[in-house]
Amino acid sequence: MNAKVRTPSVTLNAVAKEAGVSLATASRALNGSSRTVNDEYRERVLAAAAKLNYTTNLSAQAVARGTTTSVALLVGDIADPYFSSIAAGVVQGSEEAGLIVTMSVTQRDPARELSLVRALRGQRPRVIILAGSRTSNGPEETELRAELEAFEANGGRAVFVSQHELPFDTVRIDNYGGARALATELVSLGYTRFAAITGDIGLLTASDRLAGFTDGLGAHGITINPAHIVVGDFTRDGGFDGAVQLVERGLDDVELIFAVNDVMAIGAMSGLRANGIEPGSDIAVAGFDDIETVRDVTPSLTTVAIPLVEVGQSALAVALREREPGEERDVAVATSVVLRASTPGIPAR
Amino acid sequence: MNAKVRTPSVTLNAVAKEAGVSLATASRALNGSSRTVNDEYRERVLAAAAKLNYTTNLSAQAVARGTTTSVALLVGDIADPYFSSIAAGVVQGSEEAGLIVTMSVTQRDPARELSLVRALRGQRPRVIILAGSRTSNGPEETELRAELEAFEANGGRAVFVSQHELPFDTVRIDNYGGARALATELVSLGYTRFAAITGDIGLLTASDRLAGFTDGLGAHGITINPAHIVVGDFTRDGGFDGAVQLVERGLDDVELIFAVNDVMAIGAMSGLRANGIEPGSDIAVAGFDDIETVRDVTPSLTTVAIPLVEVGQSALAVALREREPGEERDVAVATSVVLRASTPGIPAR
DNA sequence: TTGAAAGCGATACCAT
DNA sequence: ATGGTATCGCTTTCAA
Repeated sequence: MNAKVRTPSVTLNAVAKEAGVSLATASRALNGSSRTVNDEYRERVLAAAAKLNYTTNLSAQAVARGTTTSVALLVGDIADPYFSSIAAGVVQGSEEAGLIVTMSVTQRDPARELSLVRALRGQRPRVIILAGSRTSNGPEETELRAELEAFEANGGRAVFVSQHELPFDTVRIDNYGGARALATELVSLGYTRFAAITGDIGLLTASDRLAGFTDGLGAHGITINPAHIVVGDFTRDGGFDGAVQLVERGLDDVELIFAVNDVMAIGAMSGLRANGIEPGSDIAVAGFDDIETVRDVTPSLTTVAIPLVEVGQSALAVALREREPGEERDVAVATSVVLRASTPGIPAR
Repeated sequence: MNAKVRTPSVTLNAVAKEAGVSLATASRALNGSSRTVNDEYRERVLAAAAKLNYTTNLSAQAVARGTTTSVALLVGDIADPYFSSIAAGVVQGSEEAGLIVTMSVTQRDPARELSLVRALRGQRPRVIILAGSRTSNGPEETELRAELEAFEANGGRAVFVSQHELPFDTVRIDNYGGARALATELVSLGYTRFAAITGDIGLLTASDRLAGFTDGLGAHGITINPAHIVVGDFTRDGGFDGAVQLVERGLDDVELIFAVNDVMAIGAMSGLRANGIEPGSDIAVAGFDDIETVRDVTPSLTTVAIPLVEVGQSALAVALREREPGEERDVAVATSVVLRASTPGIPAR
């Protein structure tokens, strides 16, 4: 009751004493692997542990064993449904494997990502999963690589989500191919004049998607007027602002706006509405990711679906799987185009 | 390069040796508080640490210091924007305080929550934040309380978000008052006939909100026909199904549907549409939480705003603040009604 | 099988 | 200010 009475935690030693056995036996009964403990003793230990409400000190266990049970996850922004879905997958898989997940937020800043990885190494996690969208060729890239190589040399496992330029395990999301397929589908719906809202082009995710989209159009002889490509934050507001910017520049004869992710696309729809333009009827809109809410906005959003929870699960699974010599350590997750009301199509003339 | 060469991690000992100083000095230079180290030695140690790419083993540090730097966060479902926003606040505050946050998912299951708390105690975190909506009077309640009391007796801090029946620090969200205020506002807009979609009534959050809403109506002499109150999962699909169920039961003269959270309300809007009923014009809809997407659905959703990120920050802040004897350890966060297009109002007759 | 004792990697007290 | 060393809580040889 009195907060000042700070009982020290119950230790294994106390349990052993209570059970009248040695420290070693108590350890074996509680956490040891091989069942080399006499049933009677084992029960006495278990009873003592329960009585004292003992819980193993994981830090001490980690020091003694030389290995932890934690997984470090880095995301760009946990409040973003893209990342939170991936996180859900990682957490789910981890709990099944008896692992604890720690989470950090990079804010999509490569410098921050680097310093987090450095700090995280102190945790000696079994796995570090980097889901924060990374930029390519940043000045931090070399250092990050060195940091992760040191981490792996000490027995850790690093795995990237979506990124594929560094030599580590990766769960590859086919951003390029998905966007390209989307472009193809849209062309077959009759669209010929496009605009795009992209994120910081240093972000691989953004640039890959934009490249896939433009290449897909290019295959049909269609190009996007550079004035119709705007850059914004990788957020809802970035999409909103992007749409406003496009409107200001003049949408002319643009029939469809592609935003490199759903969150931006949804923001863009609101940005259009704010300017008296009705998405779906006045102009079509498409996104990427297939986050849950795209079904519930009006019009429902055409997009490229990524099984995000599965991505998180796969990332963990790859990391936990023994690495066979020469085994392919790239897991590709399939994307698929989902057409919805936001791209009704252009009637054939 | 060869993955089989598993270099053991660099230890403080190695750094001390490299720098030609004692273990103690190296420790003081790297992690000690009082600056009692000669500048020259200090620099030598720092240089050695950098050269060897040393990172403090946090587990070992925790054992030696008898205290960790971690915060354990329990959420109901990380992919739900309500929780992910709170998590964002907790992570942000933690990083500022140099703490690491570990995350677990209760799936809104009290039994799971209890077993997680038990397991989490092994981590010896400084703080356990329970944001997973809890049910009241569950059979696990007593055990949870005992577990948390033991945790606090050992120097830890437990803090609840939203829940207020157990004797621990809490960040209280005024669910009752917010819902009541919403009801009042809606009545003043002219609405008189209501329906509601609620979650499992064992969930305090759901029952408090529903109670506040009905009491708010009651103050104006309005009651909800019990047949117009349906129960569903605390999810988008739960809202969708709830709306469908209401439609099947017959919406009669109902003018407005209140869903106990935004995610459900958004699902409900889609459920109505699926039945040819247009939310906003045919029937009004209101939710609770003010998650980001409610601005972008059509019609934009009337709701009760909760500063979710701030809730997360506050939870951590309360936990970290010294506990004055007799100090009030309840932080209340204000809610506010936000009227939007989904409740256009009933024209006065 | 069981127990004694030597680590694991760091901290902090106690002399010097 | 610096270094030697006991200690933190647990695991794991090594004998018995």
